[in-house]
Amino acid sequence: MSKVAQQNSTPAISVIHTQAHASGLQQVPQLVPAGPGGGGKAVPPSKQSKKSSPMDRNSDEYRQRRERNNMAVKKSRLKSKQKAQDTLQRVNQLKEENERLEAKIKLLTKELSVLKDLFLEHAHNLADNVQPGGTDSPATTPDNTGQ
Amino acid sequence: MSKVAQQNSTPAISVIHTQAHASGLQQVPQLVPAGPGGGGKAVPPSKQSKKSSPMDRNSDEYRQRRERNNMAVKKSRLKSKQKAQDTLQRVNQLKEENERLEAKIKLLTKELSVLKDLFLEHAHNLADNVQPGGTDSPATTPDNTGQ
DNA sequence: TATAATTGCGCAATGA
DNA sequence: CTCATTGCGCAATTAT
Repeated sequence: MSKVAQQNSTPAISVIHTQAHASGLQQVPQLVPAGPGGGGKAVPPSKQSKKSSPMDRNSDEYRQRRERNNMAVKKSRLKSKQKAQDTLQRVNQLKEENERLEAKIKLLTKELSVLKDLFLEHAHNLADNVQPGGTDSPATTPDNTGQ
Repeated sequence: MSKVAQQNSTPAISVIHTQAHASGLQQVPQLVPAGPGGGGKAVPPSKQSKKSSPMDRNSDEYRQRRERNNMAVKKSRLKSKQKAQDTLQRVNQLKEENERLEAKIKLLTKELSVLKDLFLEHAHNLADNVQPGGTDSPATTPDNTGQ
């Protein structure tokens, strides 16, 4: 449980990896040695291009992509949490409905029981007052003892 | 899903985050300077104590704590995922049971219906065999045994 | 006080 | 290529 009272890193982000770190350990990855365009030829639709380079962390491109990804991540995680919460809610909903259904079953069962009893009573009355050659079917006792 | 074979973590401390993490850079509130409170005098059990040093990332203590925390984080997340999965499973379970219950209700309802019909039939038979005028229920043959 | 558990966040690899 | 997911580590906070 946590109400979370974080008010720390708000704008910080930008300051974070602006470039070097206080620690001075900002080991900047070696830059691209010869670069792909060594000869000035850009290989348009093929491999062997921007990959294999450490890519400058200072690059504007880089920062931009990072920021975008960060947004995406945030979004995704939010969505994820939402979904989880929904699922949880669904559980409660189902539990409720479950109880409702069970109550209904109980009711129906009782009703059935009553009717059956009435039936039996009637059958007995008939048997007692009516002579053989009766009319209807007295032994219609559909029993249900399943599930 | 990703099988990703990251180069870090698992194996005990490697060359990875010896200092400047090639990857997980993070800002370091490297402040050590002037003590916080202008005075330096404060309540006994209060500020001004530990967090004064940047804490060497090289420190053995540091690395050890990091590793422990990483384990804890991993564990916690695993647990979290497990819980989520369980919840999802629960939903399915509940859904199944719900269907089962609904089926039962349907059955009971039908049974009830049948019994009621039988009752009605019976009532009609009685009505046919008895002189007209005897509507259904309320007609409890008023009569006059007296005269 | 120390330690473990959570949580927000950014990074990078990978999936779509 | 861009966006979405996901595993992972860091650090701050909270719970034990």
